[in-house]
Amino acid sequence: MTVLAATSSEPTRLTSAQRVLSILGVFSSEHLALSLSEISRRTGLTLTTTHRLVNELRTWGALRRDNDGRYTIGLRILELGTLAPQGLQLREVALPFLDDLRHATHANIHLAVADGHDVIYIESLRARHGVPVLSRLGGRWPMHATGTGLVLLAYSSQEFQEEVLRSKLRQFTAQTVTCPEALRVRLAEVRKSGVAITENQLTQDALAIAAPIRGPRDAVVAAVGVTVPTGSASPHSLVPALAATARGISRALGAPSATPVSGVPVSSPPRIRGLNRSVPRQGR
Amino acid sequence: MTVLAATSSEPTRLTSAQRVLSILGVFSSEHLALSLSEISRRTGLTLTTTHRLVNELRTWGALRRDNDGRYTIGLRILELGTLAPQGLQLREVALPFLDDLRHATHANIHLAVADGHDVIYIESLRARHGVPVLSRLGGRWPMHATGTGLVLLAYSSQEFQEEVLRSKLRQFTAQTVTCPEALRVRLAEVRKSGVAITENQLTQDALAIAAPIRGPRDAVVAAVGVTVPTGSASPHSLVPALAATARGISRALGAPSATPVSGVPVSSPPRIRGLNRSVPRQGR
DNA sequence: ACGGAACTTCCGTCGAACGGAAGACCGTTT
DNA sequence: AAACGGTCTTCCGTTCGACGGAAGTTCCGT
Repeated sequence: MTVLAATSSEPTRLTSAQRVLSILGVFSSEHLALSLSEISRRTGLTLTTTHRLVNELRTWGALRRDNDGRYTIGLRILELGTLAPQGLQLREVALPFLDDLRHATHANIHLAVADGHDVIYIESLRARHGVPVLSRLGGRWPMHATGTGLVLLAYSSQEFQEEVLRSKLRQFTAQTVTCPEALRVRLAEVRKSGVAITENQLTQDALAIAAPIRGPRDAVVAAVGVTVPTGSASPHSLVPALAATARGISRALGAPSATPVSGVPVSSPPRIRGLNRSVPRQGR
Repeated sequence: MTVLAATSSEPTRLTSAQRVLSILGVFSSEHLALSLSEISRRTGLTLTTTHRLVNELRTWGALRRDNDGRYTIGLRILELGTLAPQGLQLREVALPFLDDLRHATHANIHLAVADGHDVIYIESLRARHGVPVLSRLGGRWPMHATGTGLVLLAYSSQEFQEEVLRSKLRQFTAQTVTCPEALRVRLAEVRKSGVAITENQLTQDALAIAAPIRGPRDAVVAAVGVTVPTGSASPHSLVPALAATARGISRALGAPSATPVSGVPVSSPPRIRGLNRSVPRQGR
């Protein structure tokens, strides 16, 4: 009744859709299982509302109740996620190539696409006895600190590049490059050489090499990267294999620049929804 | 206000959370990209409501607007889905074993877990020149019609088995076994032999062999399966390799029955949230 | 036995979600 | 050209369901 004192930070008016999404949003790789009251606290929703929404999510299959009473993400969400067009569909095409690359290099392999200012790994193969790395399938990391991210950024629009460079760039290690000017230079190098070679950007003692993957209209749609321990014997020797893999995947996607001049593709060029850029239909 | 005529099928009162989820629910492997009005029609929501909710979902990253104006599932959902504990975490452990199996058998390999009356494939590796199969990562198929599903069902509780057998069992091919009594016999065979061997159940000309994977408390948490064309040379020769793979993954998960009697595990048994069954805390 | 914490249920109030209607913007047809 | 069917977008008044407080229940630890 009385005026709410300014004790709380913000009034935070939320729509009911946002409430639902905020519940899903509190789950992360550090918080795989949460109790009801933990969800309530972390979302800022009242316990009653949390209780009701969580149950609706559980009924639908978005959440699952663990045996110890805590909630986790349900398989229905995993199922849904595989429908993302730039995601596991692309993965399907690329997987054989990535497997070859892993056997040839004994390195950790990543396939990444852009989402916002980040990359998301849509595949992550770790070498049998390779160094453990942070990158998991589904992992999200800032573009400026990853090899694959630098590649994707280098081939983005000028405006987008500046938007990213203007944002706050997190420093992960002492060597992480966060200076916009230095990054512009690096991006130019990537465009010139066609590969990104970065060291100790996201984690110490890791060297990453990445190359662009092109789609049907030669647009860069993904990036493939290998990660090896810093100081590995001749990391530059990995570049040819990586470039061949990127080219192979691009060709399988129907990229003109990777297709033999004969013109006729060997197999039917797979149509992947969302990778085939076309002109928007309606204006505004 | 005048009484609504009985023109429409049901009144279908939905909560706002259900409305949000119903929008996500209309996406499927057959409908990867939908226009606003398609979503509206398929959910039964008014265009206005659909418009508002779809935009909230897009802002959050659950949906993505395609270049042709249609909507697809966004990478944020893929990211979320990887947090499902029985999902890609288990996959991480199993992947090296599955890769070995693929190279040894040149067959299509699946890793499946139970969800409702279905199995969901949390990994699907196709042999380099193997027969194309329906199973995609994230794919969902009824238990009674898949090899991995039969295994998971065979090791489920008696009540759950009966619940599934009582439900409507879809017939996929002329040979699909849908008779409850015949299925009970098959389930008993699976429990006795430890493997399921099925033929032409989901698709014609496919033979599937599957075996259970056990977790920390020896509970069956997943199943691994291989699929080969019907009439392949000696499918039974695949059983030992499959059993070894299942046992290897079980051991890596810390299953007592797959761990050497010495007792001390070689490496730290990975704790995967949701696989470690424990007694529920609160009642009701 | 007591106190605290987490979870669940009930219920009256209120405001946000809802849908109708109208406008903007296509592409196609006559 | 004009009319039409389709899709998408914006606006706004009304209503009903989402919301949160409060009380009840169960389970811990002390």
